[in-house]
This record gives sequence, C-alpha cells and structure tokens, in this order.
Amino acid sequence: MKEYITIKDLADQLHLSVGTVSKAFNPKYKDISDRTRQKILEAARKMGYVPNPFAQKLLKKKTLNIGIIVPEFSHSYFSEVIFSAQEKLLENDYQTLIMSSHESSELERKNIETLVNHMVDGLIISLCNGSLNHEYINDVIESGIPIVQFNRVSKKVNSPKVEFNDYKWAVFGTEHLISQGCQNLIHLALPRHLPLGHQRILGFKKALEKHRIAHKDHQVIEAGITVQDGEEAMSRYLENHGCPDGILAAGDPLAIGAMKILKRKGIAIPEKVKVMGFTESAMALVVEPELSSISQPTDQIGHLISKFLLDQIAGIDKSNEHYLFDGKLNIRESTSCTGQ
Amino acid sequence: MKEYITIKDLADQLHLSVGTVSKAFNPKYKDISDRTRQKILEAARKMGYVPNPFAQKLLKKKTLNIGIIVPEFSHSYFSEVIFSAQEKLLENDYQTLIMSSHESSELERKNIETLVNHMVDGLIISLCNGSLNHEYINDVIESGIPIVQFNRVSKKVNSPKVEFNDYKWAVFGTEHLISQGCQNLIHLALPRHLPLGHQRILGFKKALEKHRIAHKDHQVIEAGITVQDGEEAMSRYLENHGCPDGILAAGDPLAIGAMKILKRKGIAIPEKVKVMGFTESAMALVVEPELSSISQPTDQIGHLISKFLLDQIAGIDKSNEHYLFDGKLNIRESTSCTGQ
DNA sequence: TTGTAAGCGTTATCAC
DNA sequence: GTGATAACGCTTACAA
Repeated sequence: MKEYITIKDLADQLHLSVGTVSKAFNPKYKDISDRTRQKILEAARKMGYVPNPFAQKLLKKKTLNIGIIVPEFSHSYFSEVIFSAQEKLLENDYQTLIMSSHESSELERKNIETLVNHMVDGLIISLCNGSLNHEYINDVIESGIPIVQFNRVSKKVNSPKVEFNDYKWAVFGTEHLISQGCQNLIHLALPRHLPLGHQRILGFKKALEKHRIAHKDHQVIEAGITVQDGEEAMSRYLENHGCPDGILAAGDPLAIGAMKILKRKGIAIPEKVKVMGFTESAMALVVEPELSSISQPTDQIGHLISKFLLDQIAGIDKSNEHYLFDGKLNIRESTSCTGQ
Repeated sequence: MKEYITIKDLADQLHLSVGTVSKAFNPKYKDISDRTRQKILEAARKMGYVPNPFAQKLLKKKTLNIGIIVPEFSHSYFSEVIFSAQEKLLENDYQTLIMSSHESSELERKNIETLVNHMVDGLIISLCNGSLNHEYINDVIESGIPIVQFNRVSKKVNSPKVEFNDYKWAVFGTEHLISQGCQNLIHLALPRHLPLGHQRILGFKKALEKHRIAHKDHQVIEAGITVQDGEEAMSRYLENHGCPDGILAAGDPLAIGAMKILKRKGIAIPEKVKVMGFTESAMALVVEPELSSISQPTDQIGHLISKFLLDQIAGIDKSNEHYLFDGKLNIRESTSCTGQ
C-alpha cells in the first residue's frame, strides 16, 4: 500500500497549522501571506503532495464521479463518444466510470444500481435494445441524480437528450440513392422499439413521398443491428420480393450484411443495387466496394452530453433540451457508378 | 444533489448508537444480539441505506479502485479485454477507471498521473507505441502501487506480464502459409520497438528456417499499425521487389491495408498471394476475401490480468510471472485456394 | 496573518 | 450486548 503525504505532514514539516496549509491550495483564501503560500506550495511540490480525493469527496458531499453506460463499446461510435466525453469531464475534475450493458436490460439495471450507490454525481446513458428501465431511471432522477441520455433515448425518461437528426439524414441518404437513379428502394431498419430507428424509417418514407415514388410496407424491413441480422433480412427479402435497386441500411453492420448476401448471389454493387450505411464505422472503408455512409460528429456529441450533465449538476435545468446533431454524407463506391 | 441515508439516521431511528449499527453490517462482530442485528438490517433495507464508500475508503486506506490504461479502445481487442477484466474486478468490489493514451506517450503519462493521484490501488496497462514512461512506471511501482502489464509490455518494467505467445503463433501462421504452397513470403511487421512485434518477426523467420526457405532482410517490413500503414508498406514493397506469394501481417489492419493495394493492382487473393492477419478483429469477416487470422482469448486475458493485480495488491508477489496465452488459427478464404 | 476545532460517514477500540 | 470515542484527511468558520 502506497503511503501518501498528507496536509498534516506538510504542516509539521513547515511548523504551520493544517488550516493554513489547506488554505494555501485554494486561491479564494486571500488572508494568507504570499510568502507562506509560496513556501507551502514549494514544499508540497517537493514532497509530492496530492490531496486525498476521498477526504474531499466525503466532506464536499460530491463524488466528482460521472457514470457512463453504453449498450456496447466494441463499436467505434461509442468508444469515440466516451473518449471525448471523458476528456471534457476530466477538465472539470470529474472522473468517469464506464460500464457496458451488453444490450441486456438486466445488466443495464445492475450497472445503474452500482453507479447510483454513492458512486456518481450524474449519469450519461445510451439505453440498450429493449431496455425496461424507464421507470427506474426516472426514480433515479427523482432521487437527485441528474441523467443525460444520448443516441438511444427514451421519451419516457425526463432528461436532456442528445441525438443525431436521424430523420433528416435518413431523408438525405435516401435522396442520394434516388439521385443516383434508384426507384425500387428498401430500408433495413433497426428493431422497432428504438426511437432512433423509427426516425430513420420516417425519413426513408418521407424521401420516397417527396419524390413521388410509390412504396409498400414490405419495403421497410425490421432487420436488427448486427452484420448477421443484415444477412438474414437481405436473404429473406430477395426470396420474397426480388432485388431492389437501392438499399438504405440503418447501420453499417446491416449494410455490410446485406452486401455479403448480394455479392454471394452475384448481384453487382453499385451497378444493379446501391447500398448506403448509417453511423459510419471503420468498416465502411474495409468492405468492397467501399460503403457510402453517414458519419456522426462523435467528438461534439461527447462534449455536449458532458456539458448538459455538468449544467444539470450545477443546477442549471436542461431537462427539456433535445439537441439534434447533423452529420456528413460520405459518398463512396457502393452508391456511385461513376466512382467505379 | 442526492441525499443519502447515513448510519446516524439509522441509529437515531432505532434508538441505537452508530457503533452498534455499524457492527450489524459486518458479520465478524459476534458481540451483538441476533435480534438487534435483524432489526438493523431490516430498517436499512427499508430506508435504502447504502454505506458511503468514500468514508470507507478514507478510513481503510484502500480505494478499491483499479486503473486500466490502453493505447486505444476503438479496436475490439481492447474493449473485450477491458470488459472481461472489469467483470472480474467488480466481483471483488473494485471499481475500474478506464483511460486511453491514444498512442501518445505524453497522454499515457498524464493518465498514469491522474490515476495515481486518485489513489488507485493498482494499475493495468498496455503501453502505447513509443512509450517513454518505463522509468516513471517503475517509480510508481516502487512507491507502492502494483502494476500488471499486458499485450504491449516492456521488459524494463518490473511487473507481472501477460502476453500472447506471439512467437509460437507467428510460426504457426507462417507454417500455414507454407503448407498452402507459399515460398516467397513477407512479413508486415509492427513498429520495431514493440516487443510483441519483435516476437512475431522472430517467429516468421523461424518458420522459414525450419522449412529451409531462404529469405532476405527486405522480406520483413516494419510497416506500422494501421490500415494505411499496411497500404503504404505494400505499395512500396511491390514497387521494389515485386509480388510475394504469401503475407503474414502482424495485425488485421495491416493485412487489410495490404489487401486493398493488391486488389487495386488486380493481384488475386488467394490465388496469386495468400494473406494472413493477426489478433483477429471483426474486420476479418468483413473484407473480401474473408481474412484468415489468429484470434486471442480476450476473456481469459482479462481475467488473468485482474487476478495477477488482485494478488499483487494482496501481497502475493507475481512480479516474475510472465504468462503467454495461446490462440486459434482461423482459416478463411484469404489463405485457402480450395476455400474459394 | 495564522491557528483551532468541528464535522463529513465510517470503523474499531475500549468502557460499561 | 451496547455505547462512547478517536481516527482517516480535508475544509472552513471563527478565534487569536
């Protein structure tokens, strides 16, 4: 066990009282001579003094910890947002406790409980697929722990929300496909209970209507999340309805799954069918042909969720905030014949 | 700010002293009647009492915090190891503080300082590329904070080490290529100062020697880490030395970069050249042809590093441990003509 | 300008 | 069996 220098050690060394030494570290105390302050700071540096954060946390009744819960962090979207949030929080002297629910509502609940038990002053959360914890989370907020939701949010939870403008960018993505000549489009959608998936569906339909392209219900397929989900949905669709000429996937993994099946069947991308991803990941540049996708400003998202949470903690109410970020359409080979 | 129930609240409520209440929660105190203990536990449950961990940490001089520093966590290898380590540590009542050095020696140093100042009881670390912190880390250990190294370790740091058996599996990987008929092999290596990269180089050479395949120095190329590094190295090699018939890349990204260039030049994989990755990532299944690679048991790695650290904290010396994990050779299309 | 002392929520050592 | 009290390291109002 490491032995740390305490304020008392410093005080003894310098023949001062602990009170005086403590004040030296806090600029708000002007009632201390510059000379003693310098002497104390100097000695502290030399002896390697660091204040005991637990004593501070105990006294101040603030944990200076923030919990972040995400459904998974193998996907780079979440690791990027986490890194950026952590950076911002650290600047404000907050430590970050990161947990993953692994898309399990139960584990999500356990994680929240762990963090709420005195560990954190606030919580940043992206709900897992099929989360049943709305009420519990509202209780947590009620009890005095502010929460910020991002990415996968629930309207039932009364907190600031940070999302991507899924509707708008689903329109843009679809319109890009249309502009490339697609007329028989499908949308590989996320599980229906994810609101962000719903917005993408609405955006897809809106674009079709705007361009007066008739469409039927079966053109929106509730596929899932993973590469495998994409494969299965694509296979099923091909069997039942033949080949579309444009696909808007609600996520890169879905798009990649679909591409696997198409390539296996010898259907040329982008000549016969154009494919568009969503929430760009590193994989977009690895598949062949390279996948057009919509990138999200993970850096800005991380900073904003931190800011909202810090505001809430400071008593500035942001619970009605609902910020929608814009992204970028990255056109690559999978949607542009000319790009070939 | 959330208001928590304290031991004092419980004591007042039950007309008992704080001392008695405290003892009720710790089974080692037998000098308390079963009836009062039950009464206390009951009341605690009802009122939602949870002990304040900061008061405990302060008193016990144990923080029950562990720091984990990795060079990046967008790569799934690290997120998997972290998740598994966190799971094991949580079982033992330890919280995890996760930080990323983003392959920067400076940020790595700052992260270590942050964690040390937050008085973590121990540190798990995978060094960044080009880390200059050996001495500082040894000082940290010297000061009484145990450290466990994994994946990217340095011999100069005196701590338990957990690695993959890079040498052995580089031999296996290379032999697989040879068994598929390759005779003109190259190795796309990691930066030279990474010991794990060095082991893979030695393994590659060993396999060639064992099978009496002549080779020259230029067949081992210090490429880097990223997809782009792989592209550049491959381009350069093709220009200067023509096309090899087998490539062992020291990482999936390098392999994928090389494949991009080969495909662009119209060189058929696996017919003309076979490509093998290392430390399998999700990308292996996304590229085309699917990439043969060597997978690592991230779960077991996470558990073992946690165990080593907990042992060190408990005073059981493991500083001379150097565990080498074995992996699995996953053969896919990129190395098997028949698989086509 | 500096020192004193109470208190944050626990645990553990003694009395009673 | 239970209660009082000191201690962990720090901050802060108040006294000197």
